[in-house]
Amino acid sequence: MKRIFYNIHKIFPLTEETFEALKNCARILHLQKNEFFLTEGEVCSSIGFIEKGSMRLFYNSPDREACNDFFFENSVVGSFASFLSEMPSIVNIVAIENSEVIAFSKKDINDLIEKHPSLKQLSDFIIQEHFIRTEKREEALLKFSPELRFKNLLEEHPKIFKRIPLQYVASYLNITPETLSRYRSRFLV
Amino acid sequence: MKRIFYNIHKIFPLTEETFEALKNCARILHLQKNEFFLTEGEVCSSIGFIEKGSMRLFYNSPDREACNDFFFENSVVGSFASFLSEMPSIVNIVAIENSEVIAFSKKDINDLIEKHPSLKQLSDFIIQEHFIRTEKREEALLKFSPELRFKNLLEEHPKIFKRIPLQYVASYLNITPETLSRYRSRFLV
DNA sequence: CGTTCAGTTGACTAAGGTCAATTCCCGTGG
DNA sequence: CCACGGGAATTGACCTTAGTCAACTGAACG
Repeated sequence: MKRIFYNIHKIFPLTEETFEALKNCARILHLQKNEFFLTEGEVCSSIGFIEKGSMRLFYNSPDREACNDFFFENSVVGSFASFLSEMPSIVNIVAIENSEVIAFSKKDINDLIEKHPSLKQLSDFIIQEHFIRTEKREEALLKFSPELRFKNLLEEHPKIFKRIPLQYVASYLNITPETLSRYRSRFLV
Repeated sequence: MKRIFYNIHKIFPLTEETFEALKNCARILHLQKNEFFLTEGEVCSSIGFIEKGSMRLFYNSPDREACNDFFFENSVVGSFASFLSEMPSIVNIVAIENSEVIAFSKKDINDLIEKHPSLKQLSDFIIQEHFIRTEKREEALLKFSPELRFKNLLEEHPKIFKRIPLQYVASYLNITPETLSRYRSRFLV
């Protein structure tokens, strides 16, 4: 059984029938490293669950790439703004490692929720988690200095430094790779 | 008729009955300047529509106050993260001017949507707009330099500078009041 | 091997922050 | 009506931090 279904089941026990319906709508994507899940300007037509691998979300900008967020196994990826409004996305989402993503189209999601009301709970939960995530992220960017953001990340998610190319970590912290490198040599002894 | 109901009606025409139900749940708050709508640590129990006045949302921090966002007439205010999850809010929302807010409690909102399915559309719309707003805000903070954020704000919302104390504008731009003052003298001639 | 790209290091620069002094504005009370 | 007080905004001098640019190192991969 796919990890993602297992995890959904753990949080929201579903009937066998609902479960089957969900599985039948799942589209499995294998993304190579650097392959895009969502490109700026295109409408985000589906929401994905990362089964395996990692991805990053970033805003394209003439000078620098602003990497907003990382996603790992069991995360939900997509631009909710674009997905819900059906307007072109202003963000890009791209695989960092070779990844496997289970994707559900908007139409399927709507049909599923209509036919299986228990899934509404799940969808609400996902939206809620997304709000919490963005609020925390915004707080970090507004309240803390670059150096403090680095220290916090090191404290809370040290494995990110092992797994993600440092240029993307720098971009996530909204600093240059050079500055990240200096922090590392300064604080990692 | 209250402005907010008028505006809802313009976007999502509602039956007279739905309309009445909505009105009956509305709680009207008169907030004095500097009075809090939501305080950090408390659960955001209702979502408000600003009928009149202006408010700001900020993250409290030992050193500086990070003012994340402004809200004016016809805006929706509240922390969706806290409202949906029923966890303590990490943000504060406070009136800048004397304001009138039409508030709806979580329980009322849920009941209303259940009894009047046409309101689901409205609630989806509000959530969608919120996602769009936060994505744009994040983009601005990540992609643009302080100076560019200032210029963009001046271009797009010049009246904010008339209406909002500059210290809050500075905080919104994530710069110090001194720096904002220098930009102003530099660019406003 | 040699090419390439990520990461590091160093010298320098510039942007914005800090701190302190001053001015401006506005409400209050004599 | 004017004078005063207090907070907001401005201004100036100085400092700190991260950005820039360029050179170098090192690992990965053909």
